[in-house]
Parts: sequence; C-alpha cells; structure tokens
Amino acid sequence: MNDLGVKINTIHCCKDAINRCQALGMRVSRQRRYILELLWEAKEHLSAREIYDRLNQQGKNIGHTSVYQNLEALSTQGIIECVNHCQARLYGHISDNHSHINCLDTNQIIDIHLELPSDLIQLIEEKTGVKINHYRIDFYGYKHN
Amino acid sequence: MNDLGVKINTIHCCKDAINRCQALGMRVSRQRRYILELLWEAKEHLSAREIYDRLNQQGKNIGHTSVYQNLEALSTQGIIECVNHCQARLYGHISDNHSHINCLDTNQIIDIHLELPSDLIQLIEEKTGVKINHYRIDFYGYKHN
DNA sequence: ATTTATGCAAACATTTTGCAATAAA
DNA sequence: TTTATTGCAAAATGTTTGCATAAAT
Repeated sequence: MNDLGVKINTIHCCKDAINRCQALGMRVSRQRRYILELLWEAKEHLSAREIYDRLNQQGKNIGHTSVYQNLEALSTQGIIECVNHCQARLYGHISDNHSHINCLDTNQIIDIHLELPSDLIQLIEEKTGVKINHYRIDFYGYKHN
Repeated sequence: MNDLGVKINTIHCCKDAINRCQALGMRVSRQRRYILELLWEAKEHLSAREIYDRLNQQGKNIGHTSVYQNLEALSTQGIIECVNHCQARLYGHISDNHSHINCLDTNQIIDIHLELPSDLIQLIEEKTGVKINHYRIDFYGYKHN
C-alpha cells in the first residue's frame, strides 16, 4: 500500500513469496517451499517438467500433481510468473513489477524493472473497477537490424 | 514509424495481419489465412484445439501440424498473441498495443488500449539495444474486495 | 480437529516429429 | 522452379482426475 492507495506487489525474495502465501491463506507445505526455493535460485525460467526433475534429483520428493497444482495456484496469485516461450510454458520467480524484453531474433529474454506511474494505475482501476495487484509488460523486438 | 523513430505495430484488421505476413516473407497459404480470419472474427481467445476444430467444422480443412506451426510462427512475429489463461494456452488477434486486465477472482480478461509514451520506448531501446516492435501489458487484480 | 495439500496410477490432452506431397511465390 | 508450407500417423510430452493418505494450521 503506497500513499496513493495502490496495492503493490512487494515480493523481493523467496521469503517474501512464502509470506505472501501465508497472507493468502495458502499453507506452506514442504513441496510448495521446494518449488519457491528452486525458482528463486534459478536464473532462467523452468518448465513444469524441469521443476519436477530437478527437485526429485535433489532428493526433494514431489509428485507431478503437486507440481502442477502449485504452479497453477502460485502463478494465479501472482507469486510466481508464467511465460510463453517458444511453445513452452515456463515458470519463474517474480521480483517486483518486472518486465520482459523478448528478442524475436536472438530468442533471448531480458528482464527489466519498470514501474508505471501510480496515477496511471489508479486511472485504470477507476475505469475498470479492478484493484490492480501487480502487472507485467512484455516488449517484443529485434536486437539486430 | 512515428516521428520519434519508434516502429509501432499497426495491425488493425485481418488484412493488415496478412500484409504483415507478406512483408516478413511468410507465404499466405490457404490455412494461414483461415487461422487469421478466424482469430479476427472471434471475440474470445481460442486454443489450438479450438482453432483446429472450428476450421474443420466450417469445411476449412487444416491439419494439426499446420495449426501448431502457424500459431508458433504468427505469435513469434507478433502478428497474433498467445496468453496463458487457467493452464490453457490461448491465441487471439492483436489490435494495436492493447493490454489485458486479468481478474483473479472472476477469471475474466478485460481488454484495454494503452499506449506507453514514445520517449519511454525510446529509452528502453537505448538501454537494451533492442528495437521495440510491439508490447503488451498484463495487469492482475481483483474485481471484488 | 479441521482442512488444505499430496501423490499415485491411469485417463486424457496437447504438441512434436520425420518426411513425402503440395502449393505459393 | 524453387522453397515454404502442409498433413499424416505415431511418438513423445504435458496435464488432469478421483480419491485415499498425509501433513499444516
């Protein structure tokens, strides 16, 4: 909650994500924590399968069902994010209202931090009747040419 | 190309999308045209399966492979868009730099038109070395409460 | 004690593959 | 003509389901 009454997502680290879960009434199960820890350690975004594999390889047992249920719940709540990349659905941690620059030629994703003016957010809230929780901007462009 | 040298996506209708394909050296096959026409007629976003089904029901024959290959190519080029919604990957037409408001409680997607200031775009281009072609903003929030 | 969350195994759905045939330029 | 695109049929992936068990609050 900032001075304009705009509720802003303030997840900066894995611990914040866990707190957010609790604040939302989600239980912090061993498996859910595993996923959050993994995503906050990982540099890249991971697919559901990669998450399943990596955790089990580390001896952190988790089933397929739990992976999917958790990814769905966590991304719906804006605790993690889901991006489409080259026909794959990848999940990653969120740090603030960060955005992506997708290079259409190099297939690279560059993360940038970009904050929209709070009066713009407020205007959108008034126009649509939706209380904005978080947002994400995807830019698409070409590195070369 | 506007006066600031920012290349902006100017697809307003199906015809524009077809022109864009040609400009990119993509051939306008019967199947590709079917998909574009369908997406520009449809109000909602459609899954690959729905696109396949609808076209074939209309007697517009198309195979699975072509649907997938086209959706991949067209969304990569920013001619159509791909959104994650409730664990499903949905495709839809693009009208300008439009954005989405995703209601986390009602599961509704509201389309809004939102133009970022061109000097911001320019700044990002300078910072990242990526020529922005188009962008999309996703807002997440709650309608009630 | 009360729910939420897990996870198996099986069904179901989606996506990719190689490659010969086809059609757009 | 040349080359991108198609589409088949099968394989490979990815995702969901019901439901009894386990674990978090």
